[in-house]
Amino acid sequence: MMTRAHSIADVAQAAGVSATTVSHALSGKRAVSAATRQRIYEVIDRLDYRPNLVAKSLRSQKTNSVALLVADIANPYYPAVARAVHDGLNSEGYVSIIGNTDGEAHAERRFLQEMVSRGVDGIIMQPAAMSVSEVRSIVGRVMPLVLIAHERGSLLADQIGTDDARGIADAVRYLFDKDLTDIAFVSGPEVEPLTTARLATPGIIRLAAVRKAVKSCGGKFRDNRVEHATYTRDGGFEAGSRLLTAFDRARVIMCANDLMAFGVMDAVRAAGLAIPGDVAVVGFDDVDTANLVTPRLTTIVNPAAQVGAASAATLLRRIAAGPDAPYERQLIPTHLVVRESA
Amino acid sequence: MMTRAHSIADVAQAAGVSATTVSHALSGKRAVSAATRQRIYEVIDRLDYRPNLVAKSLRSQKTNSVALLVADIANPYYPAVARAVHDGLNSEGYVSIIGNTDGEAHAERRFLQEMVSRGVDGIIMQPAAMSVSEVRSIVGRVMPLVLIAHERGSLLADQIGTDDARGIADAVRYLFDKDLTDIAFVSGPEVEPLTTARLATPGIIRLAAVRKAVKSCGGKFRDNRVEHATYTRDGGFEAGSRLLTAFDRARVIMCANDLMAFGVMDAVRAAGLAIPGDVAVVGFDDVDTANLVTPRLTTIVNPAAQVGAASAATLLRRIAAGPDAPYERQLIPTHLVVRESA
DNA sequence: CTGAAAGCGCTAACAA
DNA sequence: TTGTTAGCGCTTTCAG
Repeated sequence: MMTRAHSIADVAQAAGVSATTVSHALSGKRAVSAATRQRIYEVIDRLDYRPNLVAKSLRSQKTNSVALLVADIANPYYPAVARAVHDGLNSEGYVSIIGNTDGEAHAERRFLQEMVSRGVDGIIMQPAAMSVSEVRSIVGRVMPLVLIAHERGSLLADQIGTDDARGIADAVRYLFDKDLTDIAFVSGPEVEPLTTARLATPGIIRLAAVRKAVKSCGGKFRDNRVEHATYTRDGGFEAGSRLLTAFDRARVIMCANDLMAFGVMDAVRAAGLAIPGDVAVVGFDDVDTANLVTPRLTTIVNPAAQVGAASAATLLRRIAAGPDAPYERQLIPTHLVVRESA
Repeated sequence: MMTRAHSIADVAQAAGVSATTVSHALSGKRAVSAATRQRIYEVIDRLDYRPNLVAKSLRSQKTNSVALLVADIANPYYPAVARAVHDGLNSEGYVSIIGNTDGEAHAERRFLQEMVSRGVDGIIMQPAAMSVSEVRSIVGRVMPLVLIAHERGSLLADQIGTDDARGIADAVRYLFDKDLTDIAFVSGPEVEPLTTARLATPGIIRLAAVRKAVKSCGGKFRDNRVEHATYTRDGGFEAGSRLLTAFDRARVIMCANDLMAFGVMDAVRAAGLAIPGDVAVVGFDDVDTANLVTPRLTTIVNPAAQVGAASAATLLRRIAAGPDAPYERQLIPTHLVVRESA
């Protein structure tokens, strides 16, 4: 009963030709007489033949698949990236295999290993816990690899990053214009100094950008105005609460992402204070929700779809160009969008 | 130069054994002497050998991969489903290949074809434009297939659905208790009557549930209180605006999803009316944002993570049980969460 | 215009 | 405990 799926040999036999000819009729890589082709197509239809892509991949050493490794697809920022990556690759015949790493080094390593073994044609990754060189040591020098990261220093892979500093400079200048100069910042979780080899986290990068922007506006950034928290609404709430103690209360709080900004807004409200009257709040990312909360969040636009599209395009270019072409580094600009919270 | 990756034969040769023995040392399916195993492991380490999973798949007729087909991963509801699916499958050694169909039949068909050709071990799909029988006709009778849908009638696949009617009944009762009995409903886009073979859309299912609930509360549902719109904030805004004309203005609006409810809230505000004082609004899904908007949205919890987890678990069970085990149909309950908008 | 044969890298009989 | 052989389904020389 359980008859297995038809193979190219079945088609060949039923059409009275060789498998070679069927293959060529399908691929068009060699002339096949109209009559033969016709016959082959009919048989394919009748048998409902579907080429086995696994066999094709083994033979051609190409799987037409790409791995997308992110921290957590359920987080509001990544789906937009994933969607753009998917679209960019799909139109060229690639499927996307998705991996959630939760930002943990062992999960990142495991996935990378697995994807290499699966013979993906390329990898797009947002490294959270691994250094570029460690990533390279796992995937090998020739694997097309696009890092969604903004890493300075020598390049070991193509990189798509966002110019966070630019939007942040805009925001700081905007705040200074309103005389909000004593800026507090809610950054990501504190990372152990030992792991400096790894890529800088968004929290660290954005904190540094704020520091620099404040300085270049002629202001003075106070280190006790920095709070570390997880990149969540709850994390923002706790960090925000700490910044709102009666003594030396923050009047303006910037956050490493929008989720944290929402939590800070919760904290401000919980303290019976008004936004932006008593405390101004600025986020980062501009997730859909930012325009939905009350007051609407003033934030910095982190163009996820652009990042995804650029990553896909760069990967395709790398696949076409081979491993020896010079690495690309692309910086997608960010910008401030002023709404109501600051 | 460009030396290709090492194969099991390279390892075998370097270790002075046969490929078979290497294979068994790796799989543990046959006893291998400690000394030999030791030697093999050393060589594997030294050569940095990684098994080629494509070859393994061709041989074993199993790819350890699963396709997840949704309308749009960037939409707020799906990422939570995708994440849960990913986690459920990943722990069993499966990777997820994701496909965005945009709810279009031709994209759905194309993906299904492709996934069958790729030899995925199973498919989890939220059908939007195809009937179950058409899906089956493409993937074949034996392909493990879990539909995220709530379809009555004869089963051609395992189904995970949400009991939308239950949460809606709660909501309607709650509204009736507040004397809000003239309920308006914003449903999804109108579908052509020709395509009745396809699965019912969420908009249709939820509209029917509202109708029934109103009736069973002793009320009367008025058909001119139904508006059709796309499942977006903009769609909700337009539908909401139509329901807020001065003559016979709606006092309570339920929506087929939260996004639309946000749009309705926009419309209410744009009309200079208060929520819930002038117009009460109820959503569906309980996306993260629902608890973030002002006023916080009263809505019906559609447990995406549970749906994803159940889909993954069911698929794994199906893969283990084979095609002849009776199909499962699971209904995840939904429930009302009362916040501020109604 | 068409076919025969080899081989991608792996595993499972079968044989020792 | 180990090796030899065949074959998963496809494409691509090479040969006609």
